[in-house]
Amino acid sequence: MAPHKAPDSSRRSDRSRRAIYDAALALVGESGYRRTTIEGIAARAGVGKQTIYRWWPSKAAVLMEAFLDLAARAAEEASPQAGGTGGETGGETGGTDPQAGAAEYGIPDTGDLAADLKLVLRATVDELNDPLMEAPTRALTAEGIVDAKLGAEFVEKLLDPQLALYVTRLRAAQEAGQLRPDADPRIALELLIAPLTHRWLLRTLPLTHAYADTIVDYALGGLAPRS
Amino acid sequence: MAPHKAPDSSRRSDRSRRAIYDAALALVGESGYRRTTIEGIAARAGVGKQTIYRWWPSKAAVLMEAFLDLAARAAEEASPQAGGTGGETGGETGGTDPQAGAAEYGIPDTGDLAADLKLVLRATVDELNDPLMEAPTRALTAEGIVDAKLGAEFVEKLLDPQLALYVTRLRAAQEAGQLRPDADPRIALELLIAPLTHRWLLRTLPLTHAYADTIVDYALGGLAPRS
Amino acid sequence: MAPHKAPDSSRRSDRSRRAIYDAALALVGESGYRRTTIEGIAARAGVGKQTIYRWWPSKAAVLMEAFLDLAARAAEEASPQAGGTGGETGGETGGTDPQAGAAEYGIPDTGDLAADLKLVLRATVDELNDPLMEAPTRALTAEGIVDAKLGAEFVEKLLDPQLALYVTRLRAAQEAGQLRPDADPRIALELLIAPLTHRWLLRTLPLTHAYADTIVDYALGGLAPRS
Amino acid sequence: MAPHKAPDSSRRSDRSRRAIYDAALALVGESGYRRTTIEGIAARAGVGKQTIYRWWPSKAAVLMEAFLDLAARAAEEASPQAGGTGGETGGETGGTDPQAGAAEYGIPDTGDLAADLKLVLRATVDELNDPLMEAPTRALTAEGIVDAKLGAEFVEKLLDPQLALYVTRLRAAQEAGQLRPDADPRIALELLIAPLTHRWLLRTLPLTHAYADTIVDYALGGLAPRS
DNA sequence: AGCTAATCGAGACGGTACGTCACGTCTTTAG
DNA sequence: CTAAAGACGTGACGTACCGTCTCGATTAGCT
Repeated sequence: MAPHKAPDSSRRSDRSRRAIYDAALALVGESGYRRTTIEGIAARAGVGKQTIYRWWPSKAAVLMEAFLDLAARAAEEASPQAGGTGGETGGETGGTDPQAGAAEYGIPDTGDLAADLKLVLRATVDELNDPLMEAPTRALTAEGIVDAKLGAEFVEKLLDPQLALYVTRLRAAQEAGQLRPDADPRIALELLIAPLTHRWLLRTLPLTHAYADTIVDYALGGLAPRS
Repeated sequence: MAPHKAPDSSRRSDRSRRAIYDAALALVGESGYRRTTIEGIAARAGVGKQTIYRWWPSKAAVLMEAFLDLAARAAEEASPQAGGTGGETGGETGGTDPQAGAAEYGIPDTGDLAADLKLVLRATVDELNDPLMEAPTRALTAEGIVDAKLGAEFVEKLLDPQLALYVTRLRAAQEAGQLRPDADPRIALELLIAPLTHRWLLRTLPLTHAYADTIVDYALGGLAPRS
Repeated sequence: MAPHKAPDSSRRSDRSRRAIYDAALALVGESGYRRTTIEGIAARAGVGKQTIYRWWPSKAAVLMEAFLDLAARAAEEASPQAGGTGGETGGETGGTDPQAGAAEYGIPDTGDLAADLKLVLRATVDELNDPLMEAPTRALTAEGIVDAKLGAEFVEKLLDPQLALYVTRLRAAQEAGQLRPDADPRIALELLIAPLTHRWLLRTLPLTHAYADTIVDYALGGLAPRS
Repeated sequence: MAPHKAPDSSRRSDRSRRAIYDAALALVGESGYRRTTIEGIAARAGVGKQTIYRWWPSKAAVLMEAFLDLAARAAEEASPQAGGTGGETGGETGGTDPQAGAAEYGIPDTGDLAADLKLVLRATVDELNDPLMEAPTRALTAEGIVDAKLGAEFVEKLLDPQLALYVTRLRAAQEAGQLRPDADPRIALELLIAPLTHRWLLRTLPLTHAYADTIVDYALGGLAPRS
């Protein structure tokens, strides 16, 4: 049960790691997660199988890291200067930190909570509908649903940082009197996020901007008639 | 890719079908879905592999049917005479029902929408937390997330019938003036259901009765302060 | 330690068995035994690896059987009529018996023991020097030297039947008064055979017809001066 | 295929060389030659793999040198002063000697050729039956049978020096009139040695003192009846 | 009641991928 | 420059399952 009998990570080949990330993402995108094999990744990356087995415990773990790396690089590219002028939130702007993605942008605070949420949720809808991201994200999520350990990592490294942004924004709204003072932001956010996830994961009905807007309206206004 | 070249189903061996259901469920319960193999099911069921390949297109399809069968039998056993007139709670034991079963009971209508919803959602929480159902349900859900076709079947046969009950109850609430007249019940229900599913699937935080109650309160009352 | 959990040999594919023999012999001839792999044999034979592992315990065992089959077919071809007119010995002429080779010819008996032995030993020299047989025979012998079980099979199926011919001929010579009455034929034959084998295996000095003749002369006449 | 690009052997670590010899012999003794690996030897010797690859071309070469070294040390220990004038029996402990060791003793010459040969051949039988020597000697021999280059080295360094002793003794016998004047000693010796080697390598029948005696009798006296 | 055709248990087959092992090369750090 | 250490690309190992195919032996459903 020792996680891997840790090899000397200081001697690790960066070139191989990069090539493996690229190959993994490419293959999952092209053929889907099921048809992607470790042998395939190794071959495509020009790398020995053992080099994968040495550093990762499973195909899912490879993909997860590749995914995190992708997000980190995307984030780094989008905001190499940082500076914290506006909605700077998490503080996790360390360029080397793989835990990143869109997380550090924060949710805008224009004073209009409904508008801000709609903006962000519409962006989420677009992201979920992006066919490029779809395959790997679904694969990873499905894997996490079945494999508790992987799921925990997924939540910790990808989901929680994003949810934290909502908590921050909702707390600000609370101080501004736009959110019930007695509402728990951590729960409130689930009313907003979960319906989108639900539609996306289970493909019950199409996931649109209109749907995002409606969810915000219903969640903020409540389903019961206003007196 | 021929749909299956349907063999003569009238000659089908019922004994084998039953044995395959049992073996499939047992193996998934014991070893998890990933480690369950078609060969294993065949061996355990004392059946030739071909008998499985003849009637099902995939391991997931076998499990799905086994699951539906299990639910159907459970339902049949629980209520051969039907009924469910009042505050019948256990009705929500379904979740697994193939349109038979709890689906017929519907959601109770005591006139108090919040109370009725809490009752039902608490039952759903209990069901999701039931360790016996957990492995196969997760497996099936995860599979459906990745395999669109299977997912569609999952939604159609398992999920939609349940959601229809919510639509019915919410429409009644609307007529009773307990729900905004302009609210779309099909969307409204997602505000209630999705947060539970979200916590269960992604294991972000514990899924409790209290959480179910809170969701109902937030969803009905709205997150914005009442003026 | 169960030899192989015996699969049903009546369903065995003859085509595959043949193809495997051919591939094995071809590859050993082309690249040598060391560089011949089970994967290579399977690929060349157009056969799944498992089909080899199902029926043979090792690469050496495959080659051994291929070799025996080769010898059996060669023998069958050379004498399909049998008939036992002359030195018919072993009686093992069953066309289906893989234990065969040159064995059934027997050693000629012209009445002149020395001449007969020289004839046979010269043929053996030629056979050992045949470059086609060399690689597989050396491989098999070497393998048998290290692996006692395989060696026993080698001796039983290939060597012993041949040595039996010498025993027969030597016994006849004994009755004809051309061999010491007190000599054990089974040991006597080793004086004749072993030196050839020795030179061939260890490559100490060239293995020629002249050497074979000399061995016969020395062995029959003795090294000590005749009184 | 460059012979080895000989590194500066003056800087070679003696400690490592010794450790490699020991590890190699130990592992071959424990697990057999096939299961002994270069990585295993390196690990057991506490040595880098490269240190082996730098100085030896193959696993067989390592074992061969280890073997020669073992014999040399054994010989050095047994007789730093030399001697061996009479019925010295243990002299034949060599068999393994790299021209040092027993090779110097030669075969005793008591005037009775048959007795002397029996003495020496019985010692050889004992040596071949020694379970300690068996594994590595078989391994080396088998390797030499397949690998011509290694075989040549084996013959040159181990076998030829021993055979030379027989040539010497037989020539002496010839001068003493105990061996046919027209017999080639180099060939004659093979009549004596080869049968033992044959039984040992191929395991046809047990290798005993009695067998050695019989071989001497048959070879000297001849198989044909004395007139 | 007997015939015939499909289904059944069984499992061999050609394959693909698995995860492990050892190969021989290369690179890094220490002496 | 050698040595220990060990990561690397490579490739074979032997195993597990895949989905297809082929075998008798039941076992319906029709004549």
